[in-house]
Amino acid sequence: MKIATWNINGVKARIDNLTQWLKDSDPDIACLQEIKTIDEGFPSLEIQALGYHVETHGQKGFNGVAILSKSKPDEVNRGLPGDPRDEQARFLEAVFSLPGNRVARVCCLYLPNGNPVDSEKYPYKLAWMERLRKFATERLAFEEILILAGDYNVIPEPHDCFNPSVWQNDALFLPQTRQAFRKLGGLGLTDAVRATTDAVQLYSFWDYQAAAWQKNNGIRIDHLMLSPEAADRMTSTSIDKHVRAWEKPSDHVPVVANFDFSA
DNA sequence: ATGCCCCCGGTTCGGGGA
Repeated sequence: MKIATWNINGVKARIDNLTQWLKDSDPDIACLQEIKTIDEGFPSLEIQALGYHVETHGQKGFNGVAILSKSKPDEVNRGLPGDPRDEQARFLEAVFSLPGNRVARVCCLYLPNGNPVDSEKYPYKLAWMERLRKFATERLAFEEILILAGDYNVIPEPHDCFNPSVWQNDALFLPQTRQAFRKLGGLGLTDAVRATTDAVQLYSFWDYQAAAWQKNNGIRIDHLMLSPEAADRMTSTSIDKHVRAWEKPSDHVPVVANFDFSA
């Protein structure tokens, strides 16, 4: 089973790229972030025509997440628990049946950017990460196949960016940000890509500005975090870097993990 | 030190992104 995460940066502007990638890459489950539309505006027909079920948690203009899947989930939950006043659409959970009375629980998340650091946005990011830690703790207790996939807006380590010095005071790389990410690892979650390769200059985002793509000035901020039950069955990962060179690309590319969930 | 570039809503600019 192939599970991917991709910050699409506007699904309506990116529908041709998305359908082409779905045809090429053929994921079983795709977690999308920054769909930037209300649920009613999501181009579901084009996606359903390719054989995918569509679940969305959108809002007007920005944020918004979606899960595309070849099988219909048994259960879907919208929003990250822990703050009823939080109206930003950044989290979607779907539970899929597997043979042998087992499930795969997949969460699609768009973690807040947090810049500028001296604004209310950084405390919101850290509070969101703490809510995610609590959520993960509760879900890990189920001892299920659990995959937390999305745009984490976290550069975990210096080698996850082209030039660490420029990120030193950025919300994506501050010590507190990285510490909060490490806490997820401490719970027993595995970073799928980093568990399968030591490669350097492995990125999932290149800024549109200053010819970042051409210079390979990227960062690795899109992650699939796996419970032990999922990590034990992971067979490989890949990053679909080539889509960044397509016309009208997202600034992020799909990050993919493959699993053998046979009994 | 700042902007580079892109999407959205809805109009020719501001909010937001990273």
